[in-house]
Amino acid sequence: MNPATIESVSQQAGVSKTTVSRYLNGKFEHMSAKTKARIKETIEALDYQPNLIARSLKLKKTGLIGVIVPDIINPVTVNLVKGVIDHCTQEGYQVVIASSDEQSDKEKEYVLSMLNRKVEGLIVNIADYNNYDLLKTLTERGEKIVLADRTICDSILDMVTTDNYNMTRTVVKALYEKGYEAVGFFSPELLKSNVRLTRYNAFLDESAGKLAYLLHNENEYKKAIQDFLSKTQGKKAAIFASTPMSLLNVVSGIHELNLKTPEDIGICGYDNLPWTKLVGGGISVVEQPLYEVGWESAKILIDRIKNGIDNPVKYVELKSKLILRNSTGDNVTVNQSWKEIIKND
Amino acid sequence: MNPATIESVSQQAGVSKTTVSRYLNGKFEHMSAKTKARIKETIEALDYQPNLIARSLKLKKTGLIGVIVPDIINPVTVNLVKGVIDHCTQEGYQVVIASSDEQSDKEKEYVLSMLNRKVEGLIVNIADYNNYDLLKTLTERGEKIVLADRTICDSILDMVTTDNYNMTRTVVKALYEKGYEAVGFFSPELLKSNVRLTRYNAFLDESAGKLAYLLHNENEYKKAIQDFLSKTQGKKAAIFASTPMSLLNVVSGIHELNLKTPEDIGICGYDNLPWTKLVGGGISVVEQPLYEVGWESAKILIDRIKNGIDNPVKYVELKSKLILRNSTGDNVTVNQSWKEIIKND
DNA sequence: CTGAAAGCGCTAACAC
DNA sequence: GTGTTAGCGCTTTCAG
Repeated sequence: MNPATIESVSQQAGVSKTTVSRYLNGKFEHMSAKTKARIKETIEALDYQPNLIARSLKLKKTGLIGVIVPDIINPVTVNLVKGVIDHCTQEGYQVVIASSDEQSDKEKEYVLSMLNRKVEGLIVNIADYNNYDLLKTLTERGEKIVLADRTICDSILDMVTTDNYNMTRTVVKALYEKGYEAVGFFSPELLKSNVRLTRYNAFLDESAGKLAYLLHNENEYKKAIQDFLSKTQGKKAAIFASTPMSLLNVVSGIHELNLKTPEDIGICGYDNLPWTKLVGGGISVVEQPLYEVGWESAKILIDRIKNGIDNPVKYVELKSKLILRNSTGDNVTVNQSWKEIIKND
Repeated sequence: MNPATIESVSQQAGVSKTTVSRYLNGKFEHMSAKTKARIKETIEALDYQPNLIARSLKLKKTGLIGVIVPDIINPVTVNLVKGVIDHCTQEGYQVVIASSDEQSDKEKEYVLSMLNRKVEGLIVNIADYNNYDLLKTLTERGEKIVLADRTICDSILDMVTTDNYNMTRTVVKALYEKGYEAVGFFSPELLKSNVRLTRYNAFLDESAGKLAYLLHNENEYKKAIQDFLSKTQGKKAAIFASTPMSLLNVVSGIHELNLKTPEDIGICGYDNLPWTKLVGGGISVVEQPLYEVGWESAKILIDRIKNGIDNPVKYVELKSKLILRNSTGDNVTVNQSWKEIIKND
């Protein structure tokens, strides 16, 4: 048996499709109590469920929002996605998701196919800059797009990210103030992302006139650490890892070189992944409010969907937390190694 | 300017909608090269993109698959979701996602609204048993639903999970064989999930006649561990943690009680989260192929969508790996603490 | 080789 | 209060 339609309901109830449609949309103002009751009964009897596709076609509104991220497994990304899903759901939107695997051609494909599917807006954590022109053009054409976390230098697209520049300066400053005489900035390929670049610039600005090194050989992290240590021989040194992967590499490297933290070297980095609390008595980290970035992106997007295109373009930076732990000497005894000092910038 | 439609393309190209539609669907058999070229040009000139909503309405096919999980942040779940997304994308489906937050009323709501949106199938990691009747009824009515990871005793729904029973027996057996004289099974609320129950039954079956305890006070994990140790005084003891949260609690508890592993107590548990490799010289764990569970669920679902409803119901168990590390004494020296022994069951 | 026309299930003027 | 009708953008029979 085919599912009930508004047509079958109207026939069964002995009214017109219009009336049923009015009932469905809660327009009871001019409806007799009797008709209302009849329709209610019939709907229940037939177990009628309105077809949202037909509705979408007519209304030119799908209630769908698209999310595209490079890597949903990434603990950073998944929090962002959760924030998006939660806000969208709360506002009555459903979420279509795709994973670009850091490939901009896939990203492009998904942007386009989601738009064909008539998502009402798009939240994208961009893989790189390759689709900048596309996203810009689409926005100019009236599509609603918000960039979450990873940004582009631009004043056309709405963007939500965190205080990467200020927080990195805060951290680097804190390291020097703690008595570290040399700081190494450990990062993968700087040019691939605005976030990395921003953090690097903050590092440069804050370490001006101090002993500072860029370590960017992500693949040979052990060697990079050794190089850094031989250059800073005798000085108290710390490494700032600009991404979670870098941080993991640094921590692994330290471990494999049989070095101890904070005695032999200080460590701090992005982000506050669960393991950073557990390893080596605790690694000091920056915690980004990624869930909130997702939530806020969705909020801005939905606002734009509802209140149109002419609102000013938004650029939002959410504040991160600096969590100081053992790896920067912020715990005195082993027993306290699970304690942490949280600084809100 | 409104987006181009098949109508505007047909007019501009001087052909009928039918012909354009044929072009779009690759039905070139009886089409003159000239017409084909004209249409191609016009489509490009107008930057025409077919409206998938209209297409879906006509075809009664949306190319959409729904996924509902209790908690997408959970590293276990997110791998499953990624597997689903990857397979669906590969097969040309798009994925709608929702998070039930372990609440069956939300779960029900999303199941229903996704079906109204005409997803062609549903993959659900169920929150609990409350929606069993609903899912069963829907399946009987012809909806395509696959249960991923968490199962229900049933022979109507397709299900994909891992070898929980066999693997738990393997682990418990291994613990006794390693010389542990008492094994504690640490789990949250057993009745909430079939997975937990299955693992518990395996534990009971394997530990028959041995010293075995159930520790289920998840909230007071320190106390639970102390109780266990006082009961097993003098015996070599190990704890098997049946979920990642339990495992974290056990590891935290051990740490807070200033106990050392494997000297004071052995530890093993689900799942292979990144931190288990890093803490305490490595925690022995079971690694479930969750990505593959998601992938396989999607495969079974899409197969059922394409090849109909009459295929036999599938129940698939994928094999887990046992990864032995320091916490069960499987590393001899500190320097090897990053090494691991992998056993495929 | 191509087109006219009907219809997917719904909504919303516009009647009455 | 309620119904008639047109139409959202597409596919597809059937006719030519």
